Amino acid sequence: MPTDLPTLDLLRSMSDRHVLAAVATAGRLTRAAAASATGLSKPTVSHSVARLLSSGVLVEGERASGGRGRAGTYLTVNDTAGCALAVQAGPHGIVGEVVALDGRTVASRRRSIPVPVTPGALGRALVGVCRSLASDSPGPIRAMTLAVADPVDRCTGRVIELPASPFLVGELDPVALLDGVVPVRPVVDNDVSWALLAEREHGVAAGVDDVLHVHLDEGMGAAMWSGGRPLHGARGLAGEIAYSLTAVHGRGSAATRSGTLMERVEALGYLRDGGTAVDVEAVVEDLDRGVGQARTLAGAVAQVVRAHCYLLDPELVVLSGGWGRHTQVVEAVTTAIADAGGLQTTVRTAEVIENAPLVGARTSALDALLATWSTQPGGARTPSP
Amino acid sequence: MPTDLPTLDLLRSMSDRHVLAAVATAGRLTRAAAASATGLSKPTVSHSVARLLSSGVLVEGERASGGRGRAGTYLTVNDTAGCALAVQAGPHGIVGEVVALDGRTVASRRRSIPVPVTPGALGRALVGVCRSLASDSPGPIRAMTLAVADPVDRCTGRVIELPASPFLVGELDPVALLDGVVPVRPVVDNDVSWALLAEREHGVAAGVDDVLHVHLDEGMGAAMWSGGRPLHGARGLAGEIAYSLTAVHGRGSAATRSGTLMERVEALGYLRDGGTAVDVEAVVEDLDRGVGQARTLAGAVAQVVRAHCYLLDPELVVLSGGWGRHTQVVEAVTTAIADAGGLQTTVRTAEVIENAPLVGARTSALDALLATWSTQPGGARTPSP
DNA sequence: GATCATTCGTTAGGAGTCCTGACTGAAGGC
DNA sequence: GCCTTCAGTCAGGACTCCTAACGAATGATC
Repeated sequence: MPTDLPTLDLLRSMSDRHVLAAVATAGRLTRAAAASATGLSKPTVSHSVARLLSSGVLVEGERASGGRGRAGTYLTVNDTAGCALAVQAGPHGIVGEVVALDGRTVASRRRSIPVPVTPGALGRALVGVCRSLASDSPGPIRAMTLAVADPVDRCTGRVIELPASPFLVGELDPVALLDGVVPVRPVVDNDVSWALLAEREHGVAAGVDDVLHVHLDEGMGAAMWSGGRPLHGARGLAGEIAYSLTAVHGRGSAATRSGTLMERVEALGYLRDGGTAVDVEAVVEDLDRGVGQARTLAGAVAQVVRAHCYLLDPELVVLSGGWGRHTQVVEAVTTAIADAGGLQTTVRTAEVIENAPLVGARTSALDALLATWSTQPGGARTPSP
Repeated sequence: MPTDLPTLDLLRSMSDRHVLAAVATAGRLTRAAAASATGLSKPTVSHSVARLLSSGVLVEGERASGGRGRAGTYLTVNDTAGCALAVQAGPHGIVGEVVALDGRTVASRRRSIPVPVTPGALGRALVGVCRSLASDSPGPIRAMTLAVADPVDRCTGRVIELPASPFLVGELDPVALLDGVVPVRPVVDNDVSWALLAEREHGVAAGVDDVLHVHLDEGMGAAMWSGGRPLHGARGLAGEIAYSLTAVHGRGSAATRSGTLMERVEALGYLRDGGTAVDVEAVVEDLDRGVGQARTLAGAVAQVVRAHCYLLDPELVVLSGGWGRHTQVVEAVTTAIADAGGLQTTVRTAEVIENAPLVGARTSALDALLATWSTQPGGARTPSP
C-alpha cells in the first residue's frame, strides 16, 4: 500500500536529507566527501548543497588541508540557523538545554522545585526555564522535546493521572503552558521512553531493534522498541508496569504473594510514607544487606520481566534506575529468564546513567530540527506558470 | 535517517505499485479511472500500464460501457500470471488455498490428521496439501503464507518448543519440508497473528492501529499491532500470554491465587488430561452454568488483559477463541478495564470466526504476491551502456 | 622554482520521469 | 446526421539523476 505520490520533488528532498544528515553526523564534510558518504554523485551533491546553503542550514567553512590534491571547502551545519529545546521535568526539578544544529549544547538551565511539588509550581518552573533558554538561544527555536516523569498522552501532550502515578498527581498541560513561550509545539513523552532512545543511540541497545527497557526508581516504568520503532500505544501511555501482576512462589503471607507490582511494593513497606513513590534508598540498602523483603521484591520484578519477555519477545532487556541497576535485581532477572524455557533474551544494565532522558530528548530534538528543513522546503521552489 | 537512495527507478516503481494496487483493489479499472484513483496523470498511468501489461501482471479486458463518451478498456489483474498459497496448520489438520491475483480462491484442500498428532504426520500432510494445491494452481506459485497453531520463529520458520506449547511438541520445519515442493520460501507465523490480520482487514479492528488480540481456545495466545504495524518481537515469538502472571483477589486456596495463566488453568482443572491443551468444552459449560472455578478463570484472564493494557496502551482489545468469546469472559474483561483508572480501551469480540487465520494468511499472501512485481521488476529495465 | 600527479568542484550532455495541454478517435444523445 | 463527452496518446517543458570531461588548486617531485 503505497502512501506518497511519486514526484521529482520527492527525489530532491531525499537527496537534501541524505546530504544534510551526512554533514550533520560527520560534523564537517566537503562536497566530494559527502558524495562518497551518501552514494550520490558529485553534481547531485553540489546541487543539494547549493539549495541547503541558500536555505541557511549549511554554511561553508575554511578549506580542507592535508590531502594530496586540491583542498575542498568544508561544509558545516549552521548552528544559528535554528535550534532545538530539550527539557526534562523530573521530581527534582527542571533541566533544559538549547541544542544547536551541530548537536552541541549551546545553553542549559537547571531549576529545582521545593517539595511538595505542585503542578502550578512545576508549570511555572517549566515556563521559566524555557523562556530563559529561548532568550539565550543563538537562533530561532524550531523544535522542542519534553521528557516528563509521568504517564503522558503523546497526542495532546497532557499528563495522564493514573491510580499509582508517583509524582505529579495534578494535571499538567505543557503544550498549553508553552503556547506563547516557544514557537513550536513540544513533543512530550514519558522519560523512560527518552531514556531508551538514549540507550539505543549511545548505550547498550545500539542497533538492537526489539528492546524492553525497565526503569526502577522512585517511579516504575518501562519503554519498548519493536521492529526498530518505538512502541507508544494508542495514546502514548504504553509502558506502565506498576500494574503488572506478580506472583512469587514459596512462603510468605497472602498479602505478599500476589497483586500488582505496585501493591507488592506497598505490602513490602517500600513506599515512601503515604505516597506512591518508591523509597529507593531503603530498597538499595536492603538489597545490599540481602534482606528477605528486598529479595522478594527482586524476585517479583524478575517474574514480571519474564512474563513480559514471553509477551514481547525482545532481544534485549535493559535495566535502569536507582534500584533497577542493582546487582541483586539484575541477577534475579537474568536467572529468571535463563531458567525459563524458550527465551533467548539477554539482560544488561543501562549505560547512559547521567540524565538519560535528557540525552534521548536531545537526540530526538536534533532529529526533529533537521527534519524541519525537509518538511518545509526553504530553498528555491518550483514556480507555477 | 534516510534509507533509500533517490533514483528515477524509485519513482517508476512507485507509480507501478500505485497503479497495480488501484487495479487490484478495484477489481477492474480503465486507465482514466486508475489515473483519478491514484492521483497520477493519465500519461503516467498509461506508461505504468504498458509496463505492467508487458510483465504480465495486468491484462486488458472488454470495453467499458454505459458512460456518455468513448468507452475505455478495462484492466484486470491476470489471475494466471502468478498465484499464492495460504495454508493453515491447526490441531485438526491442514487447510490450504490457492489465491489468484484478483484475490479469489481458485482451489482449496482440507486434510485432517488422526490423533495423536505427530510432527511426522503433520509434515507429511502439509507437504501433501501443498503439492496438491500447486498442481491445481492455474499459474506459478510466487508467494506463500503458513499459519501454525504454535509459537514460530519468523526468521527460520521453525516451530519453537515452549514449556506449555499445547499442540505440536516436536520440532516442525516447514521451510525445509517445502523446499522442493513450493518454489518460494513460505512466510510462517503464529495463527493468532494471522487472525488479527484478518480482523484488521475484514473485522472489528479495521483501521485501528493499536490492538491487542487475545485468543483463548485449546491454546492461549495473543497478537498485537502497534502504530499500524504488527508487533512480532525479535524472533516473531511475541504473544505468549500463557506465562503471564495472574492474581485474583478474594478467597481460594493458595494454588488458585497466583501463578501463570497456564498454571492457573491447570490448578482449576481445565487442562485436557495430561497435556497442555485447554478443555474448551468444559470451560464453556462451566461458564454457561456460572461455576465458581470458571468465574475465577475469567477473572484471571481479565486481570491479565488489564495488566497488558497498561503495558501496551491499545485502543482496542479483541477477544476470540472457543471460550475467549464467551459472554462471561467478555464481561469480566470489560469491567476490569472500565474499573481500572486511566484506561480508555474498548473491548470487542472477534468478527471473523470461520478460519480466521486462513483469512489473514490469504490477504497477506495476496499482498506478498502483488509485491513480487515491485521487487523484481519484470518490465523493461534501464540498459547499461 | 618549475613541472606533474592528484583531487575538488563545476559544466555539458544524455537518459529518464513527471506533468500540462492539445489531439485523435469512439460512443451515446439530441 | 451532428454534437457532446470521454478514453487514450502525442508533444513539449521542467526537472532530476547520472557519467564524462573540464578548469582550478594543492602537494609531491625533479
